Amino acid sequence: MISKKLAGVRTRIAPSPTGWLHIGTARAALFNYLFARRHGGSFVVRIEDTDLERSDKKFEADILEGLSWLGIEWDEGPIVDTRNYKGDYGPYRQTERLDSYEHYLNKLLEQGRVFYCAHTAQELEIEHRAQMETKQALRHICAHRDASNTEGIIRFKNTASGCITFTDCIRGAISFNTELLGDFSLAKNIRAPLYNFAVVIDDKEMAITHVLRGEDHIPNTPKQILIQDALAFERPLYAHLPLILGPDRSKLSKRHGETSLNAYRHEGYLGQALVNFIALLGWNPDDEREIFSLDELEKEFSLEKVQKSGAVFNKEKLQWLNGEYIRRMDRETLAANLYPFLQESFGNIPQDILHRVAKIEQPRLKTFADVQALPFLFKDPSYEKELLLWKGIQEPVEAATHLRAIEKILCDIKDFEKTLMPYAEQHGKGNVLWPLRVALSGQAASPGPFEIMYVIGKEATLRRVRNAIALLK
RNA sequence: GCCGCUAUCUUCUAAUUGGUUAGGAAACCGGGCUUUCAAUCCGGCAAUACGGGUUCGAUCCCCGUUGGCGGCACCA
Repeated sequence: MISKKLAGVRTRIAPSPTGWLHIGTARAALFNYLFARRHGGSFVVRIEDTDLERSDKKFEADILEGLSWLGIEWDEGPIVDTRNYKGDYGPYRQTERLDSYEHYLNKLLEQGRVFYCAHTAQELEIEHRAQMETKQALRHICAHRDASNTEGIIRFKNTASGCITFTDCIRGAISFNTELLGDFSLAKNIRAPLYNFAVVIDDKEMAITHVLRGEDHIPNTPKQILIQDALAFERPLYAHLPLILGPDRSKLSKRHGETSLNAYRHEGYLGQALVNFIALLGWNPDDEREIFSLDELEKEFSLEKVQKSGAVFNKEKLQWLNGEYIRRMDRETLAANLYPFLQESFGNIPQDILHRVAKIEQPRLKTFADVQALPFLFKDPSYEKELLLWKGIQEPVEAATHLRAIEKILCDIKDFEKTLMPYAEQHGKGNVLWPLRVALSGQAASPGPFEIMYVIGKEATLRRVRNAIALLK
């Protein structure tokens, strides 16, 4: 089942398929992947689908596709026949590992380290409220911990006292008073593990050496350590990553807008640009470079340069970065990426037109979807007559005169700029070129007239110029 | 409420083991180039949360305060 074994570092990403791949999960995956690669180790994906109610295969597919799109590949897992993601392996799934959890749960039961708690939700609620009122830590120290119930949920018999300290690779020593944890839950039943328990078993059996995860997991760590100690498991190294925040500095969530990674793909962002951007959210190189390929990141990533505090997701900077990537693309690739967006808005377009659009728009685009805002490249525009007048104060007669001159001298597109410019310089470039550009685009801001003509051709140009002349009458 | 993490421009961040005019990037503003919008080039704005220490000297080390965030499920 495990097909490739590499020595040394082993990391993992453990998403639960209860929602679309979140930006934060993607970044945690990236950091785990980079760390493993940097040290010649392995990176695995484990789908934490123990919550049967909320888990959904469509979310699992979205997560795997999203990781592949970013170029993040995992090094091992079950071999699969059909798959909708790159790579040779499927992910591990917790629902396929229930025997393991049962095994260790039984072991703990025999040792008397865990017990069945028969308290009802209502009883727990009352206890909770009483603790609130008396300003106590919220925890459940179960009266059933020494009873021999065989019903109810399985809890850890937390008899530890004093502090547990672990060394976080990013933050240093972190201590917790174990008594404040209470008898925390491990499983709904012998074959239905809960998060904290399943994680410990899986990380052990998958031989995970470094757990890099969001800092929202810091409070889970002492519980997991307690379980590890009870089972005599070796403790992995922990590194808690800073959270990605929304503009209000709270954990990035739906109410801040789009948090799903694949939404960015559909908005016309490049996987490489996203990787570059999220890598820089909480990590930085030694120097002032901003542009990094995945390969470069693999060589340079280090936990020492990871930030301690959260980072606001800054969409403007992502757009800038995406624009930089677009500017560096070869024309062929850009055209291929543009096509689906153009097709969606304007239907099928010929290859030569596609390439011309790519050529003129390359310096301007921030995302591929930006081409959808250029309808005049595909159909004659309509606009207010006044827009044709240079600076709004040009006489309609003058604009019309220049457009008629243009109509007369209009020739092959490739010679047209050379032919027209002497005339434009003679009469004032704005006086001539502004009405022309508006006649072609119908917009106050657009690519230049020669660029538009390069795409729409001589015939459409002539037609639009004549339309403008008619409008000015 | 309890526990924990955290603190440099609006945002992402840099500043060898304490000595810098506190640097870069995005955004924003101004200018060059330009028919417009971009792209590009040049310039500008803008920060060490507060209070104590330690020190000849603290962004940096220590303590406290305040703020921000996270966790406290039969979710993960």
